[in-house]
Amino acid sequence: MENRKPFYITTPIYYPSDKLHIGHTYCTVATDTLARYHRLKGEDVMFLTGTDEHGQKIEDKAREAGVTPKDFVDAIVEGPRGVKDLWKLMNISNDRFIRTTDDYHVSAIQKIFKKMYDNGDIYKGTYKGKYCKPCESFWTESQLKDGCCPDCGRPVLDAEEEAYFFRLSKYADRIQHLLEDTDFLQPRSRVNEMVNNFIKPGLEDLCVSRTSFSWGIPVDFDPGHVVYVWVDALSNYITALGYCNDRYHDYEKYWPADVHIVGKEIVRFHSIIWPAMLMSLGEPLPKRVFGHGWLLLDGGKMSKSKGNVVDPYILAEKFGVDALRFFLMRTFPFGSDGNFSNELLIQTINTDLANDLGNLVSRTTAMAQKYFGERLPAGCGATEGEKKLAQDSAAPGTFAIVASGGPKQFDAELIALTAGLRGRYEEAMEQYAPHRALEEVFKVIQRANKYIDENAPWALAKDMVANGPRLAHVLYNLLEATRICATLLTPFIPDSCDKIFAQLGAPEGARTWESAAVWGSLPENAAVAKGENLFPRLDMDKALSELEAAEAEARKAALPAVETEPQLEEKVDFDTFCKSDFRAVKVKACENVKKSEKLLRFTLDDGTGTDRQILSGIAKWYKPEALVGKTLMAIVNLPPRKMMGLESNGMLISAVHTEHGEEQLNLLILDDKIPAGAKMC
RNA sequence: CGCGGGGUAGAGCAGUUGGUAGCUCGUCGGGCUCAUAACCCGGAGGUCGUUGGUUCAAGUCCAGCCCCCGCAACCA
Repeated sequence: MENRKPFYITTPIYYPSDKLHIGHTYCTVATDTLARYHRLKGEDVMFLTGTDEHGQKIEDKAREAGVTPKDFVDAIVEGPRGVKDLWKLMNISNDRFIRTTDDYHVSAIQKIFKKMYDNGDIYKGTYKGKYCKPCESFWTESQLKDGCCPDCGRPVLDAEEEAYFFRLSKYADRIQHLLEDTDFLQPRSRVNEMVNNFIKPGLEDLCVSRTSFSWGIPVDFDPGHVVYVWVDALSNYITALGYCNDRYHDYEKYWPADVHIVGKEIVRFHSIIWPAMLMSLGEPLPKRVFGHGWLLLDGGKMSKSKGNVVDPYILAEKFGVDALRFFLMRTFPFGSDGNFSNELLIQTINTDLANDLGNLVSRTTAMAQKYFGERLPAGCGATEGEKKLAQDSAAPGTFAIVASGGPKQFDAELIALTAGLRGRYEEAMEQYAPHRALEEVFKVIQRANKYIDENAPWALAKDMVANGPRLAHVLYNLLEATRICATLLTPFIPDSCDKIFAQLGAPEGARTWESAAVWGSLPENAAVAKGENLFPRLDMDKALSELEAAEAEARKAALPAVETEPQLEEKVDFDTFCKSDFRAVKVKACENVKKSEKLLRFTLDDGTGTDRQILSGIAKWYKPEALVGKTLMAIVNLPPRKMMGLESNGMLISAVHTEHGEEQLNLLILDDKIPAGAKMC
């Protein structure tokens, strides 16, 4: 192997207790973009993601669903529209996927735990806390609600159980130094929170085993204890490289990780506990932990209980994977929270992708084809002077002197700006500011659109003899600027960039990181081909309402298939029950009640010889003509009641239940051989 | 005085190390017609939450106050 620089990047491993939402997608897309960026630069990238599958919550959820924990997580991870499907859909380029239930990981964790035990950093002690007997749960002081169990509200008892502890306190000083005096944790604003909240009050030893549930990795030398999920989960970053196992053999090559990308809520585990564990194991620390922000909805948190989680599947299928990837990376500053909304998504797609980028590609390739056919004429490419200008402009911090006035100035401005793009882009990407990198790219795209106006190619085309060479050069410059932008957009929207390259006729060599800094890399005889619209413009109102409909549909599908009302606790005595007079009745006539949406008016034969009229609110489910002649069941001794001015004498009996949140009703239709008036008992 | 984040044009947001306040949408006016009714130019609109301080100079640093939002052991 040649010695390319290794680059190891990870996402958190996600907790598959529910389907993943847009927030997980945001994190993974960001990590994927960074991974692709480093690959573009020619580095030897290892990109890891996966799932964290143990713990009480999953055990509980599986029990509720009536399946084993393993079956439960299998369905969410490997099943249709599960975690792996989602990453495939989103075009995630992870090199490896770890599940903490994988055998190699399980045995590696047992070895890691033993190692820390043997070196004295894990010891057996007692866990003191508040215990709620009915819930079988331990709580800390701070978790209690009014001194009682936060789950059931009942009083709690002081209790203790045997447990293993990790000597976190031993590493407090080293970790404080790591956080405060190095750039280990980013963005910097997260450092204060960690130090003030957790280190300054004093780091306590961490309880790293549980006996209250069993869905975890057993402590092999002390059955009954399972390893605390965070010890299990954090170690994934090294077990997936082969640490303490024989499944993989890249630990030497890729560890320490270049960066762990994590959500801000788990920064604590990655910036305190994880370094401490590695110190205990005597292994090098990751170079960096980056805690990104959250996607908020209506200014608040996204959560299952609020019922406002955003489903990435719907968005990707409706607008395209690249559009969604782009939106996530372009709109939100990576380190801080951002407000997600469908309007913003559609607006971003229209403004940046359709109007600016898509339109630039479209108008450029259309003109090239219209005025010159497939290929631009020879001699249209970059001049020596322009190449020199580009080189000068690419050097950071320098400003090339450009000619003033006239076509030469238009060219020079476009070339200078574009040639310096890679440097500005790289600087932003290295600072984990993909949103700023994209901003730079779009400045060039906008400049290119302006360049078209300045040169008015359609005017030049009116006299091809006089202006042909100039026109060709203008179009070449546009193709070249677009090529460089597309190259740098590859990590963000890979599929779309391939399409752009195809339209520009850019060969492999003109799609590389190196070529993005060299003006004139596109061969002047490249085969230009106008293709279909890359990003169709969306009609805001139409797209919004379609999206809302799709989301409503999905919510409905997520509701339980069949629901029935719970049975009544209260008992009815037999005599009271016997007073209800149920009879078989035959429908002689049935019609809609005027001005009523719900009511049907039934004329019934109840066996007495006198017609009985009953009104029933079931028009939503039945057409009146379909019921004539049917034998139904009715209670006939209810007191008469007027509805819409008509008297109803009794009630028809139906079966009701709920399907996908929608009420369903079925009349009890009896065998026609039952005579009218037969008593039900 | 638990911790952290935020308060910047009508709306939504950018603003690295202090040095003429930017972007998208909306709005008003103009240009162009190659292109996805798109593109280009220009205008209006902000005492950058509030008070005080440091400085030649503060949205940017410091202190106090007001309002909003998260977190407080496992939801990116």
